[in-house]
Amino acid sequence: MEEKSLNFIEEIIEADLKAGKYKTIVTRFPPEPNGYLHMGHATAICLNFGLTKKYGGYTNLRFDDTNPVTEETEYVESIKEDVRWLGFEWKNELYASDYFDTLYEFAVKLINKGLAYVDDSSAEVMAKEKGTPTEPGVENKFRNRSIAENLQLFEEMKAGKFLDGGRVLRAKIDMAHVNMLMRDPVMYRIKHAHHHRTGDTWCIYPLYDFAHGQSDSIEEITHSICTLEFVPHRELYDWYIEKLEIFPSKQYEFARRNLSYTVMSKRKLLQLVNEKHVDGWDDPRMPTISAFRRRGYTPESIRDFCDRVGIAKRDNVADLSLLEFCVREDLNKKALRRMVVVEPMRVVITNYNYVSNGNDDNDFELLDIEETADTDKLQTTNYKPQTRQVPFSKELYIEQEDFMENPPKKFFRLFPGGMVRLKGAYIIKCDEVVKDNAGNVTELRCSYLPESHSGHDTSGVKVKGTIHWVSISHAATAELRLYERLFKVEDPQSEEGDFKEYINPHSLQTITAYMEPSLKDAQPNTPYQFIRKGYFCLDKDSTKEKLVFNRTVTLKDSFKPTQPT
RNA sequence: UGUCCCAUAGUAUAAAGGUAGUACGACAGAUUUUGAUUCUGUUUGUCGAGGUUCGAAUCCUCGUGGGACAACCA
Repeated sequence: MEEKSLNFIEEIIEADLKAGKYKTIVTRFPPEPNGYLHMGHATAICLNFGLTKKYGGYTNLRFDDTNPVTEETEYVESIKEDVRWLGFEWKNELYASDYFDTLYEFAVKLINKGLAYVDDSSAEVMAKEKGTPTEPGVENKFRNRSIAENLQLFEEMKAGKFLDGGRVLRAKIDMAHVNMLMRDPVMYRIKHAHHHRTGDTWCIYPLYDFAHGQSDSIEEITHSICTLEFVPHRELYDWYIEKLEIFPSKQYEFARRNLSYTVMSKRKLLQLVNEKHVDGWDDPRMPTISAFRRRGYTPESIRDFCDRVGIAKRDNVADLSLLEFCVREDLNKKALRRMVVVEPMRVVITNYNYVSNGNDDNDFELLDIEETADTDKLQTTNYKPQTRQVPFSKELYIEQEDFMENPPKKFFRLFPGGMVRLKGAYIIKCDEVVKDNAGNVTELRCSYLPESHSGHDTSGVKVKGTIHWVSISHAATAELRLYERLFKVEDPQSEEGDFKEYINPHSLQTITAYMEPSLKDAQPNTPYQFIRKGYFCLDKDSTKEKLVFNRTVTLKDSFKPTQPT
């Protein structure tokens, strides 16, 4: 029995359940449909859905759409797609705007209780009257309007009698409260704007504080989980629920999740898109869920990451390397292995004269090479790894960096007079180095050991290195997009000056690669490992004529060339 | 010069007043037809000062440091 430790929210839930406070728990994921979901949302999604998965009950997807000027249906669709892709299914798809009628009635109820009033002041005046965190605010003359007058004016606000900003409905609490949010917060404002769902039905809209808790309550959310910046709102949240005498949802706050080498605020991400530092919200360098998907990260790896990081209440910047670990761990099990040469070095096998069917034009052989490396499956009996056929011929490309004319001490690859194995094929020996007039190596002339054929090697030769290769005449080409971290520093937002000064200028490198021909049939949403190069996936920009691959993540590389002394 | 939240290895997160643990990272080694994977080992921590207690990461006080709060945004 492994005892998994609980986070503080799980402890609260277990205590509530044990005390019989709730029969079952209900949570919600409440995004505002005004942008794309990012890693921070992924944390919230995994938390909310994970909790009801663990303890029973269910989770609603609720769009917090109380501000018509920023919200669009396009975002609703992308949010739903992202949540589903992450592997979660909501019980009910709901909208704060579904509750506009109820919310209006709630407001009327508070007016009738003498707990809300219509204020004619301008925003500037109200701000001034509100005071500061260290000075109390002051009450104005509108605060003591009669209930009847408030009822009348609020109805006229709803009827569209006033211009935007002309009047607001405020809760009547305490203008001297230490919590600024309790100094008669605005409940409703006038906005003659088209709403993505209710159209032009309304010209008054509730603010977050007069919508969120009430929506939670209507849905009988037991545990309303949000981030720490809402801590001061909790008092107001509870106040509305108490005065309205409705279901007592409870709010709990955890620390926002930050990720190293990126930024997470919607405003900053928007800047990156608008100012073309990236190619869009789903640019694979972005920390958005759609970018992760395009880049080849898997839902499993993101969920695993959220699990491993956990949640708490202190400020944090989670390590990108942990996310990458999770991605590699998942992809290692799933990815099909392929050989791709990125920076080619020509190799001629001088003694290779394979002739199939006696036809001189077919100067190659097809080798069967394993295409998976699933260590779990390899241990089960009866498991025969799938193979694909790879053409081997007299003229090959290997990676430039796999040859060194003057190798350092522990160099396992090719050098003059040295031997390596070509993955899945033969051992070759470098006999001659051909150079151009400038002294650059242009070609390696090698000989192969025919009896060293992969899988039934009788040569008795042991080599330390194995390198990948492609047959030049059979190679397909593709564009490879190699990504690095978007920022040069761990926490761009905490650095001096504009965060954009810290953008990594090398975050995208585009190169042409030579690939084994099976990759011409590469499928989208299929992870590949280009052996020794990293994990890749087909990009949405890819066409039959021009293949485009994204590097999801590199392989871990512990090779360190010994320092030239 | 206010109120609130927070403080555990490099990072993240556990330890319900009783052995400070786990993961990632880093480092070292073994295995390896990917210098990958896998396996083994090493390394580093309770912000500070008092107090309560047989015993404090945990409770209390005072500091220190970080964060939030003065939108008709969410």
